[in-house]
Amino acid sequence: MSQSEMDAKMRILLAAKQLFAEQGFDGTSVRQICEKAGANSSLISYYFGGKENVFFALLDQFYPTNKLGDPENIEILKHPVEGVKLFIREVLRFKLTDPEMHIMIHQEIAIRSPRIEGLKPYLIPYWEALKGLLERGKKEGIFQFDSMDTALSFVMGTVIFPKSNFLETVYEHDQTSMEGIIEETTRFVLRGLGVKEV
Amino acid sequence: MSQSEMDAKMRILLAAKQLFAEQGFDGTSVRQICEKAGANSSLISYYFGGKENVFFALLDQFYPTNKLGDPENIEILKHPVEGVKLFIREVLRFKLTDPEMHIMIHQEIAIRSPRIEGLKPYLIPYWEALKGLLERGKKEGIFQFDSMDTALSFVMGTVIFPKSNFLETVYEHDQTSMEGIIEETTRFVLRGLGVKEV
DNA sequence: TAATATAAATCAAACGTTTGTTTTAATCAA
DNA sequence: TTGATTAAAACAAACGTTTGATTTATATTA
Repeated sequence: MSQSEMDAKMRILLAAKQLFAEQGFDGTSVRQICEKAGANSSLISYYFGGKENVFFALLDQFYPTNKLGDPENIEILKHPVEGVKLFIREVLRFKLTDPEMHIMIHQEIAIRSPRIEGLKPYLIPYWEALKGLLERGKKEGIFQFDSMDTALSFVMGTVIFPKSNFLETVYEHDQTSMEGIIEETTRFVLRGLGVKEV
Repeated sequence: MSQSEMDAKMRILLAAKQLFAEQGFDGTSVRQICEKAGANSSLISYYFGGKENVFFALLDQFYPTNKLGDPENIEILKHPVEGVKLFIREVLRFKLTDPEMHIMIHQEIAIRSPRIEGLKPYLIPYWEALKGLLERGKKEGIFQFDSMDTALSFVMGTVIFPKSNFLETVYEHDQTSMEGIIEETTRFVLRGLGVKEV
């Protein structure tokens, strides 16, 4: 199914996803989206009820279901090391399989956009899960850190910091497989938290 | 010296810094800036030659001089561990003493703004320095990692990920001193890179 | 099946508002 | 009075959105 065969609604969503990631929400105009989608600019209001709702429609469509909340993972989340491993895997899988969505969300957080309120229900479960794991791990003596604040920032920063185009000036990206990145990042984080023999 | 006594030029700069950090460059209008600065909206063109140049004037005014390039630090940068310590200290000091500037710059990177080109001269020296330190440390067997890509993202993500308002929903920030944050972050990073006895 | 009726999708054009910028007018100190 | 500074008004361009007409697709009826 080529893009021209898709219905306009989906074409708009895909175009918006790409442009939001490339230029930010505020930096992207309705007309730009619709030009790329090959659709009339009125269709954004027609289908979604406005530009802002395109953003939330993207969340609906493309944000992954929170595996960390799955009943089958309840046990894993009781073990700090295994839990953190799962956490990193899930976040990185999302970031690497749909980088546009990840970048778009990262932007919204960065610019402290008014859309963050609508974003919270999607994100907070992950933060809560991570916070719980760090607390437990610290209490059990598995993780070593003083400030929960700094520890959370450490793990989150490591995991969600996106590959920036800006870096291409500094060096060429190497081609590491998804599994490789997940493994190495996990090692960084667990070591950083003071876990030996990682 | 109260804000009303300052000349309009500086009042505009301070207002812009605050608003850019709170709402992003695209999310902030010239009129908003001037209202907060208590100045007429034409002054932005008059003094700076346009909104975009206000951004670069902020860099001129408030971006710290790169201590890593100081002659007195040349020796330190030859020692990976000490170099990384200095790097983290310098970046965190900037982030914690002028969070508005840090957030503003982080935003520009996040939204891949057209202003990044003008930002590069300020940022790339830091990236280059870090990359050099990681390369050296790996070669000397002090740091353990496979992918330079992932390692750079790891350190940068840890260091520049800003305290997000968004987090306040999840937990209360703890009050850690600047020195405490620097120490703990350094420990996270060096451990993560495989340095023992940190 | 063919003609008709209904609904959905798409369109060009225009809406009122806000954007960044420029021009004009007034004010003020020297 | 002169020259610098500030305020006010006006500018074209771009913004997100709405409109009303038209096309396309689906369903209904004869």
